[in-house]
Amino acid sequence: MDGGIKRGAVTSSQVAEHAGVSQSAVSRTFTPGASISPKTRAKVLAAAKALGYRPNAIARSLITNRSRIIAVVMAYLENLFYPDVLEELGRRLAAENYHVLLFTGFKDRDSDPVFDQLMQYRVGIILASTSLSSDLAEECETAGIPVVLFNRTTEKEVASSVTTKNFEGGRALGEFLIAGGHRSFGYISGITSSSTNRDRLAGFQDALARHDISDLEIRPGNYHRPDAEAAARELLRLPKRPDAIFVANDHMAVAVMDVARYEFGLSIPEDLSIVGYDDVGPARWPSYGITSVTQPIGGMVEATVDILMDQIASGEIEVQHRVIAGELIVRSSARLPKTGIVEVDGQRLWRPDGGG
Amino acid sequence: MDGGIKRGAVTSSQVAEHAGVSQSAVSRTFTPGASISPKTRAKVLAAAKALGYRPNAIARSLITNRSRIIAVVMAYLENLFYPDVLEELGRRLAAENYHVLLFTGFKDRDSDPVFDQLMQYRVGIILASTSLSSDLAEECETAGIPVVLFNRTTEKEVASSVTTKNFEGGRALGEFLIAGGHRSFGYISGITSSSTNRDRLAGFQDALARHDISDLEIRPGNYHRPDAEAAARELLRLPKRPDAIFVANDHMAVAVMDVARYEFGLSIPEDLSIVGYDDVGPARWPSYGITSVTQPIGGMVEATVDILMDQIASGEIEVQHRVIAGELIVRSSARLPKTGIVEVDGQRLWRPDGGG
DNA sequence: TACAACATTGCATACGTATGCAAGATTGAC
DNA sequence: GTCAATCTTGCATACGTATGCAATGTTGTA
Repeated sequence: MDGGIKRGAVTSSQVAEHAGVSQSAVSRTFTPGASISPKTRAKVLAAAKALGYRPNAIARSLITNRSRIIAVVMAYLENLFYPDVLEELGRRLAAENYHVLLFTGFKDRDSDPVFDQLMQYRVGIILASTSLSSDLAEECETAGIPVVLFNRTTEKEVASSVTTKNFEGGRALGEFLIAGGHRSFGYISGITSSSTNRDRLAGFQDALARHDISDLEIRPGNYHRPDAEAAARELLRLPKRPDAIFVANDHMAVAVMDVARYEFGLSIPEDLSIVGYDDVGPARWPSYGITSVTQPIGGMVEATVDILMDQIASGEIEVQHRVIAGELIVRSSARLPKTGIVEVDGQRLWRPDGGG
Repeated sequence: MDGGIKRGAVTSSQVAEHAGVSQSAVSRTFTPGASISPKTRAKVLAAAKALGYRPNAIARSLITNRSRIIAVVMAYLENLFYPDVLEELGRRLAAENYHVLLFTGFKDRDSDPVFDQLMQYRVGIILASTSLSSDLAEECETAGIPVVLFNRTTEKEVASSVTTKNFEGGRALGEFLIAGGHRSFGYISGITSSSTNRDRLAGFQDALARHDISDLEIRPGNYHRPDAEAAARELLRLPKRPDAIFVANDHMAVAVMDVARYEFGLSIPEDLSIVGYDDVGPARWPSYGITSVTQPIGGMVEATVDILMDQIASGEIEVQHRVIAGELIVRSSARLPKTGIVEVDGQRLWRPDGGG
């Protein structure tokens, strides 16, 4: 009825029978480096093809105790930075023969409920834009599950992390705006408890402090477009409106520019300078052209996968914190300083140390 | 040394021993609906908590022959439509206790190489923005693996699909532009072999034909921003420049607007009308305000999950094609017709049949 | 109290693969 | 041709869970 092909999964035993060899031979045929003669191998491959056999990844995972799956918890997918990260992660992990099990929709902090699900797969975990309660981290450690925080970090030596130099980035943006002649500032924050937000703001404030500037109005944007719009309205309605705003990421900066232009009729950068963070797609579109600090996705993802593969290979979980350097990319959303701008590979960068 | 907790996975047998019951009892404790007394259940739960036990999803999959994993193959993640889809898919599948194994980076047609990997997981498959060669489809069928094409379809009755009324949408956009007084048109295509592109264009051409208009210049955009920019330049450089352009999706339409404004100094919609498709995030931003036909993500994802759950539950693979209706949302990127625009829930829609 | 009906439990086995071990086959050197 | 060294192969077992079956324990009824 089925042409001899059984409905459902074809097993290695069926292939073995069809090829006249043992199940072991089939297994070895599909295990790189295993001891198998070319002749047997050919017979097995022929039978496998005839029956439409593919090794069952689930069964293999059970016996090898390696699922070749990495769980990725990721929020803020509406921020193009993260889809980009996801694509790069997929590519890099695929190269190592790993695959991505995606958990999404859990913003900073809320990720605990997925954890039960996660842990059931006995896999490496990447947490992007999400933090980790310390008891969960501890549980991962005792279970021997590698965890990497992506674009977040923790003070406690509880999980590895990959971030960029957010403090330095925030400070550079501060120096850039000050060099551009600005003296009154606004900051639209991300989720205030996130390490990236804290560090960017701290760096920014450090720059202001170095120049004895205290004029900084802070409003919450929560990495959320509507919140950022509301924050922008508040700032722009102030009697003493700031003339430069640092928005904690480009995703929100785009919204802030729209509010400034279309609700307040402001020209950018003539009436108002805006700088962001991430150097994400829309920041590069001519409608926005946001001056922004890059978070190099390639390098960040490479470091992340590095750490995971390390820990999986060694079986030891050694906490690492990798910090990647970014660049301040100069575009048209903020007034230009007179010095310090250099052109590299067709991009304008702010390198004040090189220029005075 | 480890406080009695063995490094690595805690198994149900260990919990059983610790609780003084059989391994079966542990299994039943974690199997909803299984026969287990409250007393035993409590003992097991206590032991499980003490040891940090979680059922091993891999082993469970092996025995139940249900991995509770759905493979999602998705390309074009830089087009915000797809991250939105992904998030909704994650949510809806999580509600059914399924999880997403993501394969990305394989554009239309190129998905074949991942297929070997896919099939090893014995799972349901969702192919978004990707087609399926018919021999692969056949293989899925004999293996009893449900497949749903998302936002693509095939003529052959080879796999289920979920799409929107692309033909009608394309026609509506044509009628809209014609009603707005336009007579010469450009079309910037997606991947020309994709069913969505074909249907949208066919609908658009149908509208033009009904009004005896043949003035249509077509250029390839391939759902790719740089290609769309190049296509826009070609169209706008034509001696007889079209005064309305239908771009096959919003992701490209944004790029086309940028080219028109910033490279050609055109005002939109005064000098040029642009319409798109998908009603994706940036289309709603004030900088763009693209008149566009919606692809309702909620409904599309619901239908997709529906089909999958159906096929998984019944064990029978019955090919279904679900087609969801969209709306033409009127914004500011194209000249307005005198009639046919209605306001519903604060959105302006084009409903010509209701208005004349 | 006695017995039927039912709920709970443990035993044993199965899922599909990988792998240590020993036996058999092959190769190479002399 | 002989023997040692190496390569192949099959057998048996293990991975961690779910579940049919039979054997208990429990409850309710007369």
